[in-house]
Amino acid sequence: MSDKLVLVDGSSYLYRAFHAMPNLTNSQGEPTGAVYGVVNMLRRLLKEQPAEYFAVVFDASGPTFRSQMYPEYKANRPPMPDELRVQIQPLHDVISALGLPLICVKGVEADDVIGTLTVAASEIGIETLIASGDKDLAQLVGDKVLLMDSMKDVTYNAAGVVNKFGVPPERMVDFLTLVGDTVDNIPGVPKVGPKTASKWLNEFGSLDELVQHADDIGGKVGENLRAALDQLPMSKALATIKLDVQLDVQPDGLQLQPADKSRLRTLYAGLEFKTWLSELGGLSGGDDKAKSPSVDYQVIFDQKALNRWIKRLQSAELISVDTETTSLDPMQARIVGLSFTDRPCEAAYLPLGHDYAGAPDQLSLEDTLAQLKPLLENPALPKVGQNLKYDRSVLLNHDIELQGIRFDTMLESYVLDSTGSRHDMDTLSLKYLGLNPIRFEDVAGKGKKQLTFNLKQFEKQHELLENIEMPLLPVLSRIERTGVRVDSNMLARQSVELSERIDTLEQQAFDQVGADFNIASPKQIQEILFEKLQLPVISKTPKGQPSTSESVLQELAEQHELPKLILEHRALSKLRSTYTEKLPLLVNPDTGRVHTSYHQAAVATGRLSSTDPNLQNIPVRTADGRRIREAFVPEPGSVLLAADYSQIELRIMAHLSGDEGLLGAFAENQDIHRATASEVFSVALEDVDRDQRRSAKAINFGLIYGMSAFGLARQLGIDRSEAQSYIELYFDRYPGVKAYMEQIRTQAREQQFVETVFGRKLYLPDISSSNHARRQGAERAAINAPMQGTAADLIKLAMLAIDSWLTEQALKTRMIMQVHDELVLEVPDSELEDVPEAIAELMSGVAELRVPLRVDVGSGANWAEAHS
DNA sequence: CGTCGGTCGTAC
DNA sequence: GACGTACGACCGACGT
Repeated sequence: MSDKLVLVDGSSYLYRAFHAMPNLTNSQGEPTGAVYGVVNMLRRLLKEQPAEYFAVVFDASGPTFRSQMYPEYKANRPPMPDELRVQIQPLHDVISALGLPLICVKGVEADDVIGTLTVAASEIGIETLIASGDKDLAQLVGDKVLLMDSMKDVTYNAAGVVNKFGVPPERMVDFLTLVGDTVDNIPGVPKVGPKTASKWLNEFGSLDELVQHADDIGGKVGENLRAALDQLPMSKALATIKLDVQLDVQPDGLQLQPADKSRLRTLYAGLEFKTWLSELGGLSGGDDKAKSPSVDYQVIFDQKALNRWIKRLQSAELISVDTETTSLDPMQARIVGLSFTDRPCEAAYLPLGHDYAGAPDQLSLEDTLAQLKPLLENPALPKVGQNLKYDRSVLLNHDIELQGIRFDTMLESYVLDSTGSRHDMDTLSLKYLGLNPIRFEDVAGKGKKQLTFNLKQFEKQHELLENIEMPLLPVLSRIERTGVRVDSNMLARQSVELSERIDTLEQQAFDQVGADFNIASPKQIQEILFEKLQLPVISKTPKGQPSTSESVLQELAEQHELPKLILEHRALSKLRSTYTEKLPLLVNPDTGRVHTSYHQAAVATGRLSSTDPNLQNIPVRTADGRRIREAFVPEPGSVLLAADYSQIELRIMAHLSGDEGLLGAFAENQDIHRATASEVFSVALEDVDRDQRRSAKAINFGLIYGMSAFGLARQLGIDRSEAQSYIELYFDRYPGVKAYMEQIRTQAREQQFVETVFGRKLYLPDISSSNHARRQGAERAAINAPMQGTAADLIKLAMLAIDSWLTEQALKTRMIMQVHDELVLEVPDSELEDVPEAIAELMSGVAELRVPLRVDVGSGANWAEAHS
């Protein structure tokens, strides 16, 4: 048997729940929020981490060996609030009634009990999962010990600890000793934080070695270290978790007991936890469909059970898949468990964090995954899941390519209503099933039917899901996993150069002011510019403060040297902090490339978004900024190819409005801003001057964004009446556009939503708000969304077409980035003859609108070159 | 010492 | 207040 022990740091969770939860009380006015929070977490833990053995550990009241050793220990802590104190007993009662072993030992802390049990468990081959929000417990992590912060939903193994703290678990005590703990009043070395502590420990290997070499450390911190030498042993003793507490129970005595339902009922009734109370009723009653369906959750520990499930899944019509992993980074995550089902009320969890090499009838990760591989890779066996792009990537880390991806509940939710801020599991189950946070199977089985049923009433969304979003999922996954090569050395050189320029600018600014200040602080800048120097306030922030934004500084630069310096400083700091310094940190050590995450359900209009890193806001406007793009490079023997839709949103505006003038301009492939200028200012095309074209460009962008005369005036630095006359002139010349704008506003008001050419809906509840600003905001969104959203639909179609074509042609060319209207590909030299033209054709040909879709293609030795 | 709102700036 | 959609860095206030 591969056994597992879950140890919950009850005190840590009680404290955190107390602060995290709203101040719930029952009708007697007794506080209940902390109890609710902890019980909720325990229920989730029981579902997500099924285990043989389980215990909730609390600090006991009274002195501990630490406070005896060091009277100031935790002396800083304020006394426990009464509202929290009175919740301890009820919480203990509920935990007991749930059948969970509860441990509380006088003279030591919960950490020490957890440490002792963890060691004892490891000795008899039991793996331990510690659930706590306290970082001190990281010292216990090891081969058979994981630490989980279930509120933040992260789990640390040894590598995770290194990642988080910069030192391995066995160095955590040293780490904590150096850093100290102000909350517990453990003195560390002054001015030594996590960074310095991990640096030293990695340099010297351990605290002992560091102490030996204390004299070699220079500077103020070195002095601080030497001054602290005497008290370090004490701090270390305080930070060290005891592993030999006398306990009258052993890990294998911590079996889960059956819940005492009648006692629970009484307790829940008193606390007024109605949902859980009715759930208890439902178990004995029967016909209680609105409540959480009871699911038979089987944990697969042996080959026999695995065989049974494999056989069953092989002949299933649809199976749900979910992976439990070691990391949120899909490129790094390793599987520690899988859950699946083929029906609503039965499910399996397959723990695979266990790896007993050589043991007979044990399920090893590798072996088990090898058995599941044919099933997961069978395209004829449909799969459902939540955010399967993540699971697909995680499985690929184990050399399994998930196929037959049929439904993704996150994407279903997104096409049904993209405005929902979250499409995560808990939100979905509550919204569609009326259930509080539940396990995945409920949605995978019962919920899925409900969602697909709903879809029948929304034929367009159904098509969108089937024809665009679902097929796009593996395409995005491929792009993410391919990644982009980034030249870290080049960025490092740019950082150095930027730093020099930044330092110079900073000094010049200090000289101007006659004092040092923080140029990065808008607050300090504001004081200097508007109070000290008495420069005029140009505009205010939403909170009423004088703004120091770029446009303001731009204007002030005409009367003073300082704003100019700040502007340039800001520009360069931005480049350094956001790009040249951050991108190298995200280069994957295995691939040498950056692997962004594209979020398919993040943007209300249908666009993708990109994080870690965000590849959709890499600078291009200024020369300094563009150099960042020179660090985006292909493999040797390949080039980067950039293909972007020309004026895609204005073309869509022409299509949607049917305005003849606009359609004509695009049909003739005119420079659209020039054409607009020619119309608005009544001059011949060839007589349009720079300024006129610039104004026309601002008008065109303004139209896409639903801009007002005020906005245009501000943008162009002209007065409002003049801007108004531009807009009127525009609408005179392009009456179709005017009519469209009015029509879309009306439509939004009547239907409460707008849609793209492909039927993607954007709900606009604010369109009937009584609040002026909100309503106007919704009107602007109503104008923008069909254009932005249709553009998003088109490029998604292009990505599908290109991905299919590359596969069919068995080419080595890879798509590597999407930037809203642009696709970037990495093309081997050998494929350069045909690929560029084919890409342009594929992109232009995704749809027949009333205007041609023009695509500009370029290629080069880096992204900057490709973009020309 | 973390979290979070505010402000700013980058892209399309 | 006043131009749509994002992500993210930094500051500084706030509470632990």
